[in-house]
Amino acid sequence: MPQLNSGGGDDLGANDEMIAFKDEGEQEEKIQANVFTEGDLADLKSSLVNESESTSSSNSQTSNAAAAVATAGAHSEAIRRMQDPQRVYQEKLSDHMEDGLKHQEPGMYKGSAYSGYPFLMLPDPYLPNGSVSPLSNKVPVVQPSHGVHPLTPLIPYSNEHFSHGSHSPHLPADINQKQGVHRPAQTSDISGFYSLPPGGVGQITPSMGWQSQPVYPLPSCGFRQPYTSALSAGATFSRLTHPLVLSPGMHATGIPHAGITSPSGKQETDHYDRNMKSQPEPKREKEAKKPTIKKPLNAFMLYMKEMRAKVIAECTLKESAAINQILGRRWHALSREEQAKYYELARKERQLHMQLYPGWSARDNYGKKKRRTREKQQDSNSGGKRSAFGTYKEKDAVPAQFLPMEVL
DNA sequence: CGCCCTTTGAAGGGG
DNA sequence: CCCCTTCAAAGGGCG
Repeated sequence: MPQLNSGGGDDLGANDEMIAFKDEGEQEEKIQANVFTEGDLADLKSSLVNESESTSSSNSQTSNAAAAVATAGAHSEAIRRMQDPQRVYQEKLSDHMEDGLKHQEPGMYKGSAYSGYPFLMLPDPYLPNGSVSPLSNKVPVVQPSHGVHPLTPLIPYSNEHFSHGSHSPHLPADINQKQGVHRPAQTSDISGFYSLPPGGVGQITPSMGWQSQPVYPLPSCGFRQPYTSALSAGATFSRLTHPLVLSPGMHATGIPHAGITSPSGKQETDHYDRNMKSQPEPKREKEAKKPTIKKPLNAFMLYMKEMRAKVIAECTLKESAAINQILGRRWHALSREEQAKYYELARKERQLHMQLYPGWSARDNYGKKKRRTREKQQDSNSGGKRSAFGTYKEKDAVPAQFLPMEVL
């Protein structure tokens, strides 16, 4: 914790947050965390097994299973989490969070893999032309509509904003000022983030691409093999954690999503992207379309994005619903530190989002999604809020196939 | 073709 | 202030 408040030392350091989380159940939790992070495939698997074990006993007990897991030692924590996470994090982790990221201790990110992503991915893979620099592309290199794995996106909500500052009320500079009100250093951070200086990125061996990349294509994605992927990923981490990657300038946040979507449907942004490049004046479409600004991703969503591929690789599952359940459980199994990272990222993302789209309100997107009958949600009502243990559907949420072979 | 499912978190609105 | 609702991602499933 060399420099928690490196910035201005103005607010309570990131320490607080940690402290806040520090509690009884920590140890057990850590163990679990280790299970995931330490990278032992076997362990990882076992963790999965545990999860599924309870689940398998009777699918309708998923919730119980989760509860069981929680009781195992995380229960207290889980409970606490229900209360703290948001408040504690958001309020305590206010801006200095960044510092927190920067000073991440080795142990912290080793498991999460999140640390390095952004930078690594940005480089060539998705940005043809290496149009990473804000200047070069007016195109929101946003989310790959598909195929690309979750981790990719790192590009800011839309470089667009940066590039055509004319449109956005707040130029990067402004942003900096705003954000860096009490912490100048931050300015560079953010801008750096989003602008993603090609050079800097380049240093990070794009070739490395992203560990998950390998995971993705994994032919054996199906069975047991997955571990390899997991391992490799873990191995990569160590490399990623290289100082360079984590250097102060880098924000773990890559702000994975580009909050802009074409109204018509899924993220067409990337199409849009192409158009932009190939056609000099797609602006017409652009304006006409008036992309939908999506909500910033919350911590869990960020986590999902990051881990989905991994889970898919590990399990043979493909269904998002099932995967999400798994992710939900894993999320709870994460150590506070690890979760904290995502909360931070989410917080930053929100911040950035606010700056990019000052007048935007989540309400703006209401009705665009078409909500299903809310019977389901009533469920949550009656059963109480979606607890930390999740409102796991009593259904056969997680298909048996997903369960580790051992269990089966 | 397009919504459902599933997860957690954030945010807005109503009581 | 608390509770409820909606949306965020994602992709197979299903009508």
